Amino acid sequence: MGSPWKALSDDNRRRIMLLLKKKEITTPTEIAHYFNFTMSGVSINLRILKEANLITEKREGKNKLYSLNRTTTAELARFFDDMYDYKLKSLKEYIENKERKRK
Amino acid sequence: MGSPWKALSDDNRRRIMLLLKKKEITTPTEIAHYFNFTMSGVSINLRILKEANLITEKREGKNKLYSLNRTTTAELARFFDDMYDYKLKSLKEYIENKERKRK
DNA sequence: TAAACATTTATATAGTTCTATAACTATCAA
DNA sequence: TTGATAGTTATAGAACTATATAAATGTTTA
Repeated sequence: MGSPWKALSDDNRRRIMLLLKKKEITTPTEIAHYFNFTMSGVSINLRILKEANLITEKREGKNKLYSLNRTTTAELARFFDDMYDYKLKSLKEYIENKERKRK
Repeated sequence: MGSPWKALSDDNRRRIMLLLKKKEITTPTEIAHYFNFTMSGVSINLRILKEANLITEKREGKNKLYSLNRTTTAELARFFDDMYDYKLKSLKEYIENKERKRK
């Protein structure tokens, strides 16, 4: 398994991640058009994201369909848990505060 | 400002971050001893973390003191907010669930 | 099976990152 | 101001990353 940190350290791959979140599911061709990337570039970046368990892939006929792996990777989650969420209460408060503002 | 993604994509820098979290505040010498890193290596990595706003630095006599910047960086937080926390309710539930288990 | 389409892999190259060693700078204490 | 201590910067080489072009693979449809 590749490092999710390395995978997310690239701007274009994070943009792909955000697009994937927005579209729920999409193909390499669509991604390439959207960002004006080459097909091979998209393919390589999707492979890196996949190897880091950040996205999942399935084939549907001629196309491949990619979508986010919503479980995140254990490694990534653990670090953030250790670093920032370790004061879970304060994060909870932050969220609640945000929800309050939203209303 | 350097990219916090690039900064955190290195294993040793994440280890330094976790040490900083544990010790609250520490010096380059202490970090170098702890991990058996060279001073120059530590110095460079601290600079990268500092430029990414992940840590803060202050001088105290001969020593420099480093500690975590608890506010995270806007860029990093925004991505996670967009990607994973965008269903804030479910994260809140996750936290609450975790708190419940802890008891 | 051949053509067309969707995607991946191979290769090459430019650029970046990491790390070690050595040289340098800053602060303190005598 | 000199020596000792703490830390940073410079330099260079090896390793890694990103990206483009071209060739190859897998799938469908005629």
